[in-house]
Order: sequence, then C-alpha cells, then structure tokens
Amino acid sequence: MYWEIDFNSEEALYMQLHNQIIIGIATEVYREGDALPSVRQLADEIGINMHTVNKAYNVLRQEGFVKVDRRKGAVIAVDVDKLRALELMKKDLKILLAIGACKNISRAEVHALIDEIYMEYGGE
Amino acid sequence: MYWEIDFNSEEALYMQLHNQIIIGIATEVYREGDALPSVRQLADEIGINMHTVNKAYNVLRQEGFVKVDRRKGAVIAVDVDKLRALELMKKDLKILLAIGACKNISRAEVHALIDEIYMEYGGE
DNA sequence: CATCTGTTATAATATTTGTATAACAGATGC
DNA sequence: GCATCTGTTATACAAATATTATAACAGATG
Repeated sequence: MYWEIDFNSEEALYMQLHNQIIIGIATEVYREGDALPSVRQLADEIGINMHTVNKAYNVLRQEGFVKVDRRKGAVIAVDVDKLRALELMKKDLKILLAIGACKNISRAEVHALIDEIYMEYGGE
Repeated sequence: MYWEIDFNSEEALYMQLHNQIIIGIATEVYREGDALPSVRQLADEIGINMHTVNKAYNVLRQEGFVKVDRRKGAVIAVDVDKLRALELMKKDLKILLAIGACKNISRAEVHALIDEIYMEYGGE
C-alpha cells in the first residue's frame, strides 16, 4: 500500500493513517484476515514514531475495523454494527449536507457525488 | 435559537457552535442579513468564554458563512464558492462512505439518508 | 457620555499530538 | 536455547490547540 501522509496537514498524522486504512478496506486493498504492517515497520516506512502508528491501530480496533493480535499484529476484522454505523453517518452527514445546502449544492448533485464515490467501493 | 452544547463531547466547543450555526442557516432559522448574537451575549447565555464564541464566528467568516461588522456583529452572508464546497464535500464523503461500505451500508441506504436530511434543509 | 460592538494583548491551565527511549512478555524460526 | 519479531506499557518532553480570565482600545449608537 502506498501511504500518502501530509505533514503540513492540520489533520493529525494518526488520523490520516486511520482514514487511509479504512479507504483501503473499502477498496479491497485490504481484505478480511489481511495483516497490516507492524507498528514499527510502518513507522519506519513513513518516517514517523511507532506510537503514532500504534494510536491509529488502536482507534481502528475501537471502531471495529481490525483485531490486534500480539502474534500477527493488526489484522483486518470488520465488526459490522450497522445500526451504530448508520447513526454515526447520519450525524456526520447532517453537518456536511448543511454546508452543502448553504453553498447551493443540490440534492441531485450530492446523489451524483455519492454514486461517483461508491463506484470505487465495490459498487454495491 | 436553542443552543445545544455538550461540555463532555470530544468536539471542541467552538466547533459545536460553528456546526449549529451552519445547520441554523441551512434550516433557515437564520437568513441572509440576520445578525448572530454578539460574542459576549452568546458567551454569557451558554456560559462559556467570549473568545470561544469569537473563534467560532471567525472560522465561519473564513469559510464564507458570515461577515463580521464592528457595528452589527456577525451577520449571515453566505459566500457561495460552489466548486470549493464541492471539493471539500467530496473529500469528507470519501472517508464517510468508506466507513459505510465497510459496515455494509448500501448505496441505496445512503441515498435514503441524504433525502431524509435534505428534507429538513429547504427540500430543494 | 454611557453603552454596545468586535479587536487585540497577555497570561494561565489543560488537553492533544508527536517524538524519544526503554523495557517487558509472548510468539516464531533456526 | 537464542535472536528476533510481535504489541504493550511506562516515562518524559516539546509543541500545538482549546479554554478561560482580565483588560484595554476604538468605533458606532442612542
């Protein structure tokens, strides 16, 4: 996997990692059972501290995207709590769409955007 | 306007304010030309510091939602830079939908969610 | 002239982020 | 057995961010 880390971004490094891994799962770069690089290995590769990677992995675990095993490291294991996920998505969409509505982005345009993005995610 | 501030939230106070105001504009609680409460007044009402409110207003100004006037305070004035708004929305949607795809939320379900939320925002 | 604006400055505190070392316990492979 | 790989844990430190606390200033209002 290619890691795109922006050190000048206001987004925390561990969050950039976190997001890229989730996108990696959605685009099936990573699949159920695949192991992520070890915290030290990935930290070295990117040139950041071990603990920063570790934090990303732990947030992912807490959110049900990976299971961390002392032997194998972080392994992709998505725990599907759909109701919870829908709740969280709705909360985020509310503010996102409010901004859109203020900026004259139509409902149709949002739908088109959704389709465009979903196309990359399995297409289901 | 009723202010719902969660002091235990991990979301910064100024961001909670910021988001509620944008939702207020989208739901037309606030309209073009309306003045927001003065920084001191709102700070008193909610029970937080003046600077926290001021920060929320300044972020809103920077994002093109209000214009700040020394006489009238912060006045709703949406600057519609649609292309920029679309870009930002797409970036946010990408991670949001990636999470959704991992959690088995279908494209149709997202569309339904969009419609549900947009209904509250003018319905256009 | 008192009172209302936002603005600016300074300071203190708490939390978050990221780095730097270091050690520990369990598992793996030779 | 032993070196080496895991994640985990414990400190410590620096920098940035968030929040509060005062205080003063300049412009506008009535």
